[in-house]
Parts: sequence; structure tokens; C-alpha cells
Amino acid sequence: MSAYGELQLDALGDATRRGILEALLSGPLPVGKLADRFPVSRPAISQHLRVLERAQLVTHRTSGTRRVYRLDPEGIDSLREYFDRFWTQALASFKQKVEEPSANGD
Amino acid sequence: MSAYGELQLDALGDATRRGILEALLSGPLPVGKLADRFPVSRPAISQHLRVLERAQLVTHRTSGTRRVYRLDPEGIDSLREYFDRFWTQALASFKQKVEEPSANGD
DNA sequence: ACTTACCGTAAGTGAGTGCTTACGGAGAGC
DNA sequence: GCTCTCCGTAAGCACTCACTTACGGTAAGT
Repeated sequence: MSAYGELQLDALGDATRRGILEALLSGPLPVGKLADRFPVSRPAISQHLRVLERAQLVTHRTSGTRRVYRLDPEGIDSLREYFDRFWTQALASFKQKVEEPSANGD
Repeated sequence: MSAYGELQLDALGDATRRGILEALLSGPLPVGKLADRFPVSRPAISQHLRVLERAQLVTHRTSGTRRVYRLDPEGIDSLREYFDRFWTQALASFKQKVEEPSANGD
């Protein structure tokens, strides 16, 4: 599951995609409503949604001619696990640095 | 502090920079040692470090002619707060969806 | 003082990518 | 059945950005 971490982080590397995710925090939205919130065209949003879906950060449900997108709990959670590991190791690193001031001879 | 969130997320959008951060999890490293771990040139690493430092994800300490880089606890923590808010809202969103199955008439 | 090691910066290049316009398909309403 | 809405996809373009080579500057060693 962590193999998608790369895709997910890359997906987060774009401001518009982050905006899409934040917009979906308030609940599912169809593509049109989503596109209205951003200064780019609807196809652009569609392409971003494809990237986000490929990274397992969003899912869609077809409702008639509409595509309602929502956050993907699994992907979000796997991303959380990735960061949790990072925080844990980072804290360990900081702690170690404090305990071992500068006893390096090289 | 959250104003740097954009810079930080953008910084995480590159695989090499993520690799640098992960390498620094094991402790501080000079630029040269850092560059040896990646298939790119040393100047490329320097440029990545500049981006990371601008995003407050790393700091450097000059030791003679060496520049020893390490993770920046403050930036890392502010990033963690950003994600924590995201998880919280995401969970609330998922929960709300469950409680309100599909009572939408539109 | 001269050389060597370590590193940042500048300039230039190529590939990736985010955007637009144009198009086609599928479902809902009259 | 026809139209209209909603949306994905294709093609093309411009811009960003990651990378390289070249250069200069500083500190340590002899």
C-alpha cells in the first residue's frame, strides 16, 4: 500500500489539486461544481481528478450524467501512515541529536 | 506558520527532495555525503536543499568548509499540524457521509 | 603561500506538465 | 426522437523546473 506513496506525494505537489482535496473535505462534489471554484477550465479539473484518483486520493460515483467525486478514505489513511512513520523517525532523530551534542571526530 | 504550507507541500512534490529528507532522518549530513546517495550531481542537490530550506524543512550549520544539513523541527511540525487538520476534517467528512446515506433529491 | 577539498551560484538546456480549445459520448427532459 | 446538460479524452502549446557544466569563493592542510 505504501507503493502508492510516491504517486500521492506527487499529486499533492500541485496547488490546484490540493485545493480540490480541501474542497472535497466539505463533502462530495460533481465535476462542474468543483470547476466553478477554481480559475481554470473544467477539463483541467478533470485531468487533476484523474491524477488524484490514480493516486487513490479520491473516488467517483456515477450518478446519471454526473460524476460525483469524494475523498478516498483508504488512500488518505495510507498517506497518514506514511507521514506518521516520518514524524516518528524525525522525532527520534531530533532526540538523538540532543543526547549526542557533537562527539563526531570526522 | 501555515503560510509556508504551500511551499512545504510543493517541496515534497519531488522524489529526490523526499529522498533527501528521508536520508536526513538518520541524522545530519554534509552536502557531499548527501549527493553520493543520489544519481544526480552535487549542484542539483544544492538546489534541492535551497528549496527545502526555503520551505523550512531543513537547516544547515556551517562547519569549516562543510555545510551540514539537518531536518528543521519547526517546519516538520508545522507540516504535521497541517496534515492533522486535514485528517480531522477528512474523518468528519467520512462520518457525515455514513450518517447521511443518500437523502439527496437533486 | 599554494594546493586541495567542499560548496553555492549562474547560465543554458531538455523533459515534464498544467492549461486551453475542440471533440465525442452518455443520460435527462420536453 | 431531439436537444441540452454533464463530462472524459485528444491534441497542441507554453511554461515550469530539474539537471548539467562551468565558475568562483572559502577553509584546511602541507
